[in-house]
Amino acid sequence: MATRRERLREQTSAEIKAAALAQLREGGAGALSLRAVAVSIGMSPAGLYRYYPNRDALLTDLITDGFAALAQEVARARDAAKGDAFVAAALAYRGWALDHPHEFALLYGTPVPDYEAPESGPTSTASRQVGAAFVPPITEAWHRGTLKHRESTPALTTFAAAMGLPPEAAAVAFSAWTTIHGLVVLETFGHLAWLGENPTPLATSRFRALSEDLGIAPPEN
Amino acid sequence: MATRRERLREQTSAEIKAAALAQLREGGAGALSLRAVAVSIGMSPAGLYRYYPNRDALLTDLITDGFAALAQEVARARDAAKGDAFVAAALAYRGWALDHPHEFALLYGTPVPDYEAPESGPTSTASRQVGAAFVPPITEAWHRGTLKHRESTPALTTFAAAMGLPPEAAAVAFSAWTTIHGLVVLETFGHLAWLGENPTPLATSRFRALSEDLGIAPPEN
DNA sequence: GTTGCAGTGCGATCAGTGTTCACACATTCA
DNA sequence: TGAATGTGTGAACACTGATCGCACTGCAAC
Repeated sequence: MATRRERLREQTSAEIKAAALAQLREGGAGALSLRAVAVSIGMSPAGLYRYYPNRDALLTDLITDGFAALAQEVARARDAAKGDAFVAAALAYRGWALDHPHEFALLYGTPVPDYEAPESGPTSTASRQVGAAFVPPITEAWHRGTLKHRESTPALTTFAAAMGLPPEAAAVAFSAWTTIHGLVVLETFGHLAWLGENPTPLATSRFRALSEDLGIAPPEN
Repeated sequence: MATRRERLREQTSAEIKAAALAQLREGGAGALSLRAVAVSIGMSPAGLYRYYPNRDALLTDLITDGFAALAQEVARARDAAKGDAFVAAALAYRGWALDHPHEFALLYGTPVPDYEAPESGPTSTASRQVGAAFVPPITEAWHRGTLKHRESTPALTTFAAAMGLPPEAAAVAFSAWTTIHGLVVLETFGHLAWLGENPTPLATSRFRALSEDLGIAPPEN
């Protein structure tokens, strides 16, 4: 049973996070100032420290939420796909990154120096959900027997075992995810500006080719 | 003819850059403090502004140098390769990133908000040298006729024309570079920590597979 | 029902940041 | 020699994240 105080605390906590997220979306993590967050919710800067021990803790919360949002978006697109679910998932990954560049940068950009996310911490588990969102279409293809063989390594087989996957599927999933991420991160961070104004067709054709090359694409009906 | 003053200025400028680079390598761009740089070369903080108009200008200089160093390292490994020059280049790319994580983060990590590198600025041209370092083995494969066909797009054909490449080779180069970058950036930024202590065999096998799948790998003699 | 305690918020304050400005010194050139 | 230009300094400003002691409030036990 939530006492009045617990409810208020929960509410204030959410308000802080919402204000921080708004600031993040405007100017990125570098422009996120605790003081600005505090005044935007009508609070003293010092008061924030009753809710978050420091700035990093607040960012960690935002990171966790960001991974969850990205994973959910990818899974949603995958499940709603008419044709190739893998391509749909990849496009959703890219779309979320382009729609939320500052949040994406917080997730996959420059890591905080000397900060190593604890192996079982909230950010690590949330991060793995993103990769996992790409897996189902790949296991389906594995059951169909169309999956291209990829050499697996010890590291990957343990990973596969942990996720209850056949090693071949894990190797393919790893290839696929890192490949998609490469294109998306370069584009989102502005390193593909020389490609011109509309790189969407290029990305789409890349993802389709990837799906076919790896044998993930479902047969045309 | 360099006057005495010009020589001194050049020297001080280099000293500042060297001190900044040292700080960057220790704690990353976030921990690079102008004041610390100033005192480390025995100068007043304000004096730095005679050489760099602001902090971003100093970072821009470091970025330019970083791209050049990375491109040079990749090119060196490619030219010195005994077997597959493309795989050697990819491994050099990864090796440089792992050896200089903070510099790599400065190049390809979270971009500065609202900062868009001018199309013909020093950072843009330096950045393109990195991608270009991967091209020669691909054009060789194109001449051999082993290159896998990749669907090209208008954006890529203009790029190919600008670099004097056949569009097919440009499409393959683009695929290859983004794929390599995906693996490297995830590993360098710590998102593949769950892979265990030694991901090098995995990376190597990935690069070899990429080279073969794209038809870049030279025939075994 | 009062008393005491934990939770909550605030103002003042500290160390540190990038940056600016007026001033002093050194170098260069006429 | 004198004027102009370049170079470096110390003080200051407006920020930042963070800490501390003091007040106030909700709550729970006596």
